[in-house]
Amino acid sequence: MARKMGSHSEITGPRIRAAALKLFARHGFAAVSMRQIAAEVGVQAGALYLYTPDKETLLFDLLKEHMDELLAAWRAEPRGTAPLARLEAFVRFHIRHNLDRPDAVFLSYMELRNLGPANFAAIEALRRDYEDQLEAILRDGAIAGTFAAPDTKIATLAIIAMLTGVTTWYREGGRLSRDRVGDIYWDMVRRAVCA
Amino acid sequence: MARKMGSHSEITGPRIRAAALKLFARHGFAAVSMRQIAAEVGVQAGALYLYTPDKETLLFDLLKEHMDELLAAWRAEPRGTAPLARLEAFVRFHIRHNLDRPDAVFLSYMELRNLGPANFAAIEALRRDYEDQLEAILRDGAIAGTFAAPDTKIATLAIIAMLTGVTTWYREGGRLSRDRVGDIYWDMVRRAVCA
DNA sequence: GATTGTATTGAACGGGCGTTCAGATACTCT
DNA sequence: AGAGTATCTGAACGCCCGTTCAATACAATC
Repeated sequence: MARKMGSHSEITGPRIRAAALKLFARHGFAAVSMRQIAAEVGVQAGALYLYTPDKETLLFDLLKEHMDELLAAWRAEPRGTAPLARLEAFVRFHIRHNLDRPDAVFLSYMELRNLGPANFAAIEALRRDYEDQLEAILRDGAIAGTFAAPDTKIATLAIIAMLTGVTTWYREGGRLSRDRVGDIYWDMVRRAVCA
Repeated sequence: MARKMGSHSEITGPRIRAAALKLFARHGFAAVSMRQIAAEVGVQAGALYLYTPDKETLLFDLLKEHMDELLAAWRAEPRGTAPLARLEAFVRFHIRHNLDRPDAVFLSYMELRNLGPANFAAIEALRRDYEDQLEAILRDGAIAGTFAAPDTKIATLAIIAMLTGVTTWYREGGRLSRDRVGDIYWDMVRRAVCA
């Protein structure tokens, strides 16, 4: 469609975000300098400011992009209508999606504290949105009698914490395939909440 | 016993560690300066170096102290011999102990990356030790037929991730008491792994 | 080849960093 | 009172920080 939408290169921008994502995830936001990011891209530090107004906004954009992508991908995910099928879809989706983006996952629950209040609230709202997706499944299942978790809200947080933990230990080419990991976690989640 | 064991105040040292713990947990290791820590204690920056050789060692000491305390407390915890009773004791212990030290918990899985290789390995070994405690319970229970988790190692990591997550949302004086939270998590864990 | 407009450099700004240390201070014991 | 020691200050060191901006290189159009 529009060929020339904005100023600035449409190649360098993404490269800066990719470099920042990698470095922030590895060393932490505060420990990474703009000069390091620029060096990773192969550019001088001043050039970064053609693509971002400041360092915090660079972080915010990464987090926002990650959350938007997460929510959009979940909305596009095929799933059934029964609570049990929807829960299985959620568990497998969360693991698969997060294993594809370990750096972004790491960042988004590690570096929220480096955001100003407004930016923080924006990301927090998206996170809440995502949690609500799971909570709705658990609530529907509780009403239908499929699930018997003692507390829907806590089950939501417990399941997400458990699933997100996969990114901290999973290594490509290790003992288990992604699908097998999905099977194992789905087994545990199903038994934890089913009536 | 020994009244004069080392040089330096036995009051200021702990105050420095407490201030560092609080600030590191709130803002991140790299974002906190030695001058900020000193100001929190009510002292000039140079005085900190009577108590720590450098900033990284200050972080390491906090993490090491936390892990040692965790392992010692678990070893001192009363528990039964049957796998089910031991698992219940572990779940309730982990939640209770971590809720008492949210800053240290936050630090110890957030700031490992700021340690040099040797210090990193030392903390990692302690963490492994702790995970092994839970894994042994699950293994014994699997052998005895009490548990039916599809993969003991993964169940270990999943349970710890789930339990540790409590510290990210629990607020004192909120909807649920600590004991109630323990009940709810124990219910989910038991159902997730029991045959 | 000159013109134009964007992309980038490279130096500079003020400031904060971790760390050191000579000297001031406060405490304890005789 | 005076000596001796434990504790801390305050200034300094060299270095790196995020950010700005005039000057420049470059690519495309006339």
